[in-house]
Amino acid sequence: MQRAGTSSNARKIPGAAVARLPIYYRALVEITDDGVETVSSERLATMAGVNAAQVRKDLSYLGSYGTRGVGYEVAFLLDRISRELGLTHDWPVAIVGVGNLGHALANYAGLTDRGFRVLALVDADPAKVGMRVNDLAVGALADLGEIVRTRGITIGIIATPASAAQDVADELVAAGVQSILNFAPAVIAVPDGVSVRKVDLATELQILSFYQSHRRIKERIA
Amino acid sequence: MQRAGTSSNARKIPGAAVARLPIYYRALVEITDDGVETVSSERLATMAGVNAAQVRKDLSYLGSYGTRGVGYEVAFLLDRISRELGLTHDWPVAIVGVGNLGHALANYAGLTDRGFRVLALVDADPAKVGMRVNDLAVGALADLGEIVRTRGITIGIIATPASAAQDVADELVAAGVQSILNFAPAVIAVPDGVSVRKVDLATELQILSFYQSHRRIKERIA
DNA sequence: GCCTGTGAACCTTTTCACAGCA
DNA sequence: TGCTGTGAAAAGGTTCACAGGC
Repeated sequence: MQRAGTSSNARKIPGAAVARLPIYYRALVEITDDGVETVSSERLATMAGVNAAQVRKDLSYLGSYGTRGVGYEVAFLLDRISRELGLTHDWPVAIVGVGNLGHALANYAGLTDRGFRVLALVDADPAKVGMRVNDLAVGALADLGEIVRTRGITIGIIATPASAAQDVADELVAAGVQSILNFAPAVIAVPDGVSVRKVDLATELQILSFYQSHRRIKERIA
Repeated sequence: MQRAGTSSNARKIPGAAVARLPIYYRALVEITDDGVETVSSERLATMAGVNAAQVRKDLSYLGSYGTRGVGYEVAFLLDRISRELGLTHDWPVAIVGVGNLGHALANYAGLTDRGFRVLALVDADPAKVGMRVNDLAVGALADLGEIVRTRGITIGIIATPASAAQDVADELVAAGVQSILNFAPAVIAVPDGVSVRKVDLATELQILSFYQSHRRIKERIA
């Protein structure tokens, strides 16, 4: 799995558990919408596609918020997870690279819905600078540092070609960004204390390709 | 020490190692482009952002292809990994959901470059059916099964809203697709023998948000 | 001397199994 | 009775350290 950063003094939540919290969060939102007030680890597990013991263990890292014989109170648990994930306030996001992907991301509603505010778009191509996308003017790459600082950006999304990824990451870090989501098909190096998550389409397809190729030899699930 | 009593190619490669093969693959392509002929585990490790022992162990699952005191022959290793990943032939891909994201994916060059051929685009919206995207006519969701069968689709990419994801997955599986890449923010259930990889933007951002929230004082040594 | 290949140690994550409590 | 919370066991993954061939 992918390590994504430094954790604090208090309760130490394993990285694998952290990566599942957003899934539980989504399941709980869905349950809330259905008007149900209590949920069992079994139900949550089914919705999240994991084992019930795993759900209980993961949630136990946050505290003992369930009731034996009953389950978890949906609203309360949702609140706990929201706080843990830092979703109680908005995060200003910058997207670097306004090609097909950057464009799609800028318009992605799932972003804004969950408190991630795209406050800056930046591109290296002078032809794109000044262009308006989703009510936001595209800024110049040269101004990235200044834009990050003046708009208080905390999360940088890299949607550039692989060749530009490291430079952009360096600039983001220099400007104080400590959280980076990298869509470029390149490994980027960052100093300690900066979290990077990678999303790589080609890699994912190649992993599928591996299992598809080996399926005749032995059936398996990725 | 695991020795399966079966024939030559029945080596079992751990999932974690499989997930890194595409990274080594990309590094090796880059090295090839530079005209270098031999590479050490150390160099590959740096490029892949992992430990050198990890590289050697991962590669040892494929066989003993290195030379002690020297390193790995780049062209040879690249060929071995390509075969292992099933990249020696093309894979016909269908994209379901031609919204912002589906559109961006259909135009993504990194796909075609690596042998993933987008041979079908499908959408539920009648207004989109018939539309041409990247030289391909958008098909109707109702025809998904037929399209998958007639075009020999082996990989399905789900780029629909969450609410449609499970139904689309069911249809893909019914039509014989065994590899699914899911971009919809939903957990999908599939039968044994079908691989699913998930790419979820909101989840990734929420994980970053967690570490950002739990980070201590924002101080960097420059 | 150099760098691979790999058992063994170590660490993380998952699953089991059951005590504990509403 | 039913379902959580959690030690303990099992499985999986990573790193160490050094033997072994070039």
